[in-house]
Amino acid sequence: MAQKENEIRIKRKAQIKEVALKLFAFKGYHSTSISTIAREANISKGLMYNYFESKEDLLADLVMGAFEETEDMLEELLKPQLSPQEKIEAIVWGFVGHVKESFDYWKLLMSLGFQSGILDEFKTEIATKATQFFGKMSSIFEEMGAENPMIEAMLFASHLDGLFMHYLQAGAQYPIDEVTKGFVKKYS
Amino acid sequence: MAQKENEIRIKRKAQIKEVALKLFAFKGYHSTSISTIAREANISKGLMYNYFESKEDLLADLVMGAFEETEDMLEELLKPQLSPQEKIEAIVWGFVGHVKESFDYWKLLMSLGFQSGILDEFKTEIATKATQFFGKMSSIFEEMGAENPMIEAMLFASHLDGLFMHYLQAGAQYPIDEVTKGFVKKYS
DNA sequence: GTCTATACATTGATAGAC
DNA sequence: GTCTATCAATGTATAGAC
Repeated sequence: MAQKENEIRIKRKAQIKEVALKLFAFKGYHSTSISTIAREANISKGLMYNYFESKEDLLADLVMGAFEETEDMLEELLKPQLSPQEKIEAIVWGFVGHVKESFDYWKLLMSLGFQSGILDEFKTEIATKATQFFGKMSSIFEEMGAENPMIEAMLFASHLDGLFMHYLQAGAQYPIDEVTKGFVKKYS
Repeated sequence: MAQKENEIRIKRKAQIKEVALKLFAFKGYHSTSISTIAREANISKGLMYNYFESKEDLLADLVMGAFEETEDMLEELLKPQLSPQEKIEAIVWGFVGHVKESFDYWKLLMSLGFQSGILDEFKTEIATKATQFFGKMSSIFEEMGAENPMIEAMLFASHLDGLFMHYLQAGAQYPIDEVTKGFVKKYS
């Protein structure tokens, strides 16, 4: 593992991953066969296995990529010294921007959340991240003088996730910017 | 179709459906095989096909049941003459109660929302229902004097769905009643 | 009505030639 | 690195005996 990756290897992997991401996100993991991925990526089925050990390995690769991206964004987002209200505003717009930009990644991640038995190791990791996020949000609401910061944080998180769910299912026709504006107004 | 259904037929179908619902909801439709359903229901695989034409037919049967239940609840809910605030409160608690009671049904429905290519006829039906619901909610927010009732309705709907999503994924450990209380307070 | 045995298709994965 | 051919397993669905 972690063998040296030359240029062509990297390029081919990216080519496969691009196709697989789209298919997994929009058709679902189980409804997407290796044959289909290979065909759409214009390579043979056998070659797939030169680059990824298995179908699940390919999925794991995608999910890890999505993870790192999100990690970086969150890090950046919680850094600055701002008032609680400004922090919330930054978090919301930061998240929404990220989901808009990495639409397919998020669609994939959300759909996986409803499938047990697959990539379960990641689920616990996600749960940990979510708990940390709850903590951060809770302390922000505490700063704002909320009666019950934890409940407030849960309401906030579920609202944000619900917004994403609707956006990810409706796609481009969803007026995400206007709704986000209303969202921000509600919480600051 | 719609052939006469005697007692044993009805009972067997219910027995199969009960098992299938649990498995589809918690393991996912594609990850659940007919063999598994038959085994858990203590019948042979072959007998399954005496009662349901196919795996998808079984799923459709389940989904239709969930539909009718929800339909009835919504009908009941929007009937009474109440103030806008009271209406919202009734809708929220009505929905939450229904999701608590029909936990598995809702888990199944939500997970299907992320799988295209399967039961697509129902999806358009759901979309229609959702649009009608938006309309109703929008007029309620209009009564309350909201600046932008449509956006307000979308925010409300996404929040409620987000709440359900978190609840359905976390299960019994989720403090659904307390969060719902906070939810209601926010919107009335 | 119920079961066992089996047919048929698909899929994930491998082997080996080029 | 890449492809074709093939394997082995699984899953849906059917046939036929009881």
